[in-house]
Amino acid sequence: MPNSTEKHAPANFIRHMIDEDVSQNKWGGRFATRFPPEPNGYLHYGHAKSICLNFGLARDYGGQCHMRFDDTNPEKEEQEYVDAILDAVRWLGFDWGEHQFFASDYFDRLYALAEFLIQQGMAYVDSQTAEAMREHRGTHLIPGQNSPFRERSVVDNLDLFRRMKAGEFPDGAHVLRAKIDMASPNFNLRDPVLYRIRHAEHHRTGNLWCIYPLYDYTHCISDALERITHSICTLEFEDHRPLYDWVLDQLAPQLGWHPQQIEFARLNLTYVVLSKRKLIQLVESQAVDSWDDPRLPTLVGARRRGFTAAGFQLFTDRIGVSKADSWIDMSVLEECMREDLNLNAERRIAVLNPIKLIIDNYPENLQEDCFAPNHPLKPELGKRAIPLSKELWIEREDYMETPSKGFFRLYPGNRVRLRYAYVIECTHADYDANGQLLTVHAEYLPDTKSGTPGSDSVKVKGNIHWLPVKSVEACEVRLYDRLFSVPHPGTEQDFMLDINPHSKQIIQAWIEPALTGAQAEERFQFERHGYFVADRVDSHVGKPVFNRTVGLKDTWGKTHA
RNA sequence: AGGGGAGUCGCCAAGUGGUAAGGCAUCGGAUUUUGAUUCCGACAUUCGCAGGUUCGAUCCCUGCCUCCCCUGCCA
Repeated sequence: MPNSTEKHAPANFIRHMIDEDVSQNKWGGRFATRFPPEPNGYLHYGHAKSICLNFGLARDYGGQCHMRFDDTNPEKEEQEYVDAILDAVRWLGFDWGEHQFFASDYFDRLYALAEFLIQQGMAYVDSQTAEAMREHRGTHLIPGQNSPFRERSVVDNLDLFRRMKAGEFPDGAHVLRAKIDMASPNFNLRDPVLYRIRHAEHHRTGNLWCIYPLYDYTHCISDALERITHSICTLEFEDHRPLYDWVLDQLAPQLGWHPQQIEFARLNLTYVVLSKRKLIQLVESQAVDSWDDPRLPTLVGARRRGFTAAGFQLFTDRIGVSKADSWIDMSVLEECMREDLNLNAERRIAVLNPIKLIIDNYPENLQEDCFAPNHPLKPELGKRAIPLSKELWIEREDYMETPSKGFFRLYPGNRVRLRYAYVIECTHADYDANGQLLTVHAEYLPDTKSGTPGSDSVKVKGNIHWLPVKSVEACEVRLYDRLFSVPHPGTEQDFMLDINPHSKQIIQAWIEPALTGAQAEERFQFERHGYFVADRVDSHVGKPVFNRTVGLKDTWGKTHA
């Protein structure tokens, strides 16, 4: 739940419009938005922007955001998607209370209003084929032509429309059209179709209906019925607004409510694709494992990836809302997740690419507890003991036989601190016959144990993590990276060819025992690596599987990769 | 071509007739037992271009350029 310390979202043109409305008491103190997905697919990062916007405004203006499904196309929509969408919105932290609606709940009223339009001479039944309608629609240069059925009598129209509803005609035989202006420069006003015949089973109304209303007719009326004040949608609906207003103007006596449609620029993110068509292609071609693949920019994918609701909220506030087409770099989203995770994820140790380190001057059977804080920013979260002994696992990357310029970790003759333990000095390394690194050797400095007086009398630049060979657990870790290797997939070649071949790497890692009890979806920072989450599908207490959410910022690695 | 939109720092984004907020990124520097975090400092004589109005224009006017959306019985 939001609290007063939360940073208020920055000013934007929508908030200015609302402020103006409020100052003029345009809506009589009411404030209502809605999030209106079609239940025909999974929500993605772009929807998160819309969700945070609509629910965020409702929260800040003391109103309500309705959860509404735009389910007017029976052939594409399924209950499975309804459930997944609800789940995703809830996961993002929003609560719509009792305000859950379906456009299909309004089919009766929509139908009655359509009859009213017919009676007013504002709608007619057209019996042209789809092809004929297309031909008569005209082009940018040529105005459309009236349908030969445009002047049917009200009586005939009503009769036909009722018989359409009664199921007397096959799909496509007739449609109901608004009578507006076939010569309008705005195609949406060239007598748009309001209803079509579809003998298809609807996920909620079953076979009750065989005629279904279209978006332009349904959406504005749904908004009015729910007394929405601000109907916020994306830019491509901007030239639908005259139609939105036309329908509500015709129906003003019946509805008595006319929401304001406001359009904003949809999210464009680098290194991913957000179009439904492309996401489907990625899943169906098995380029990714499933709709909740952590690499996919779906919200279910984000959740498995370990992204957080707070991170999305931060992201939404950070990128703002405007009408300018813009591209947000993926690093902005990643940084928002780091920001949240840095504050909230406990620290643990994992060695992802192990090499053995032997401390030659450390007693064979000695074992000393070293204490690692669970969160450096929150000492109240306590510490845990990690037993130090002679043989340890360290990261392969922390050793270099011949160090490159600036490298200050392990190499013969150099000293580093074993995090939370002693300073050691590297002596040499063993290699096998093929020149493969086998073991790194070092000697420890007995007076330098962390936490003991004078322990930092020996200054070192490097600080590496480690795990005792004697007490580690093996664990599957999935290293996820960006799905595409170029910022704008599909510009140079087919977007499928831009897929990053290294976007998923499965490794066996050593983890500290404290990690084996991780609960599904529990998040940690693996020190010096990044943020990881126990996979909510494959992870089990006692046998966790971790997904890398995002790496730590790495200013050295970035320039020395 | 007709209609609808948009162009302010590398990326977002406020602002508005009175002389360019903020965030992110970047670059310095400090702290640091995560090459992380944190902290401090630097960072648009300029608001797509060209004219005009004005004492004064990113904001008003005119013309131009560039980009996005629109001819589903999808949403």
